[in-house]
Amino acid sequence: MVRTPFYDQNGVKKGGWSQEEDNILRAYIERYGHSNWRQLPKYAGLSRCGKSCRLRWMNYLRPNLKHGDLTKGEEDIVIKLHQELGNKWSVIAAKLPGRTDNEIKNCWHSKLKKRAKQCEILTTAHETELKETIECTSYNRPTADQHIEITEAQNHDVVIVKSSSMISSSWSPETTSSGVGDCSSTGGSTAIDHAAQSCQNLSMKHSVTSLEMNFEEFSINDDFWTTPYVVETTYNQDSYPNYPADHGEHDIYYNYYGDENLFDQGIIMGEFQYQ
DNA sequence: AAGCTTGACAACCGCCGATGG
DNA sequence: ACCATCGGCGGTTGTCAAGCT
Repeated sequence: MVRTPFYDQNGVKKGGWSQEEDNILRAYIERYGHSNWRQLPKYAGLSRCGKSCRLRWMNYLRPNLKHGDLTKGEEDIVIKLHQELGNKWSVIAAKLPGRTDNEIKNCWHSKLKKRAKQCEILTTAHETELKETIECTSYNRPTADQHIEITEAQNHDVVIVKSSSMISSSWSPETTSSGVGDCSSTGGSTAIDHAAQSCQNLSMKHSVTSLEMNFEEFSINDDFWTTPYVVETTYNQDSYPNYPADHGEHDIYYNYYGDENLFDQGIIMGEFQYQ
């Protein structure tokens, strides 16, 4: 899968690296380091250019490199970070210990790009659906097939929103109040009323723990898309843009900012202002 | 079985910013 | 202030393997 080795007009070897060349390069760097890549091949006795040596070392020979496919968790992180950072492969690679920018870039172009696009399509579809749902609930009581459910997660200070497509059963107070704790529900109130009550309960608690999003803390076994996105109370939109993540068959999570003013101003509409 | 297409990935190339003379 | 050098980065290419027709 590597390019056939050849020598250019300057006598510099190009193409795939042999095992022997790898050994020479590795041994030299382990002994003398790589303070000057341009001079390195000359002193190491390699017919390569400095850039080629650097690339080989950084992408293949460097210690603690992981080889093989990215895990599902790593792929999810790449997609998320790419969404935020764009083609900053080196920055993304820095968040994934043992992975190189080249490897991540290759993975992106070969498969993640497609997956991200699919996710984007699904997310857009759900956003549209949710907007329609909210518009409906703003004026009327929810119909059997158009409603939202908002609950407070037991162990996370987040507002969990279920779109109508995810709730197959028809609207009922029982459905609405599940998991909301002491938030009472009445048959005569609307979804917005229920949501407001839930949010009031949340705002009274002020118990948002500092759970700053840190990708390095993500277990590779975690499914990024199914992990609730929780931000700390000192929310910084630039650093951590809120996003309505689509989870396929899973719930959609929206953030609780920890700012009661947001609730006072009507959390529901505020929460659904897509950015 | 042969030819074609697609996916995967190592490696190359050119550009850019940092640094030092 | 200018220029040369270097390292680093992102885009692209070349090649092979696997899958498909």
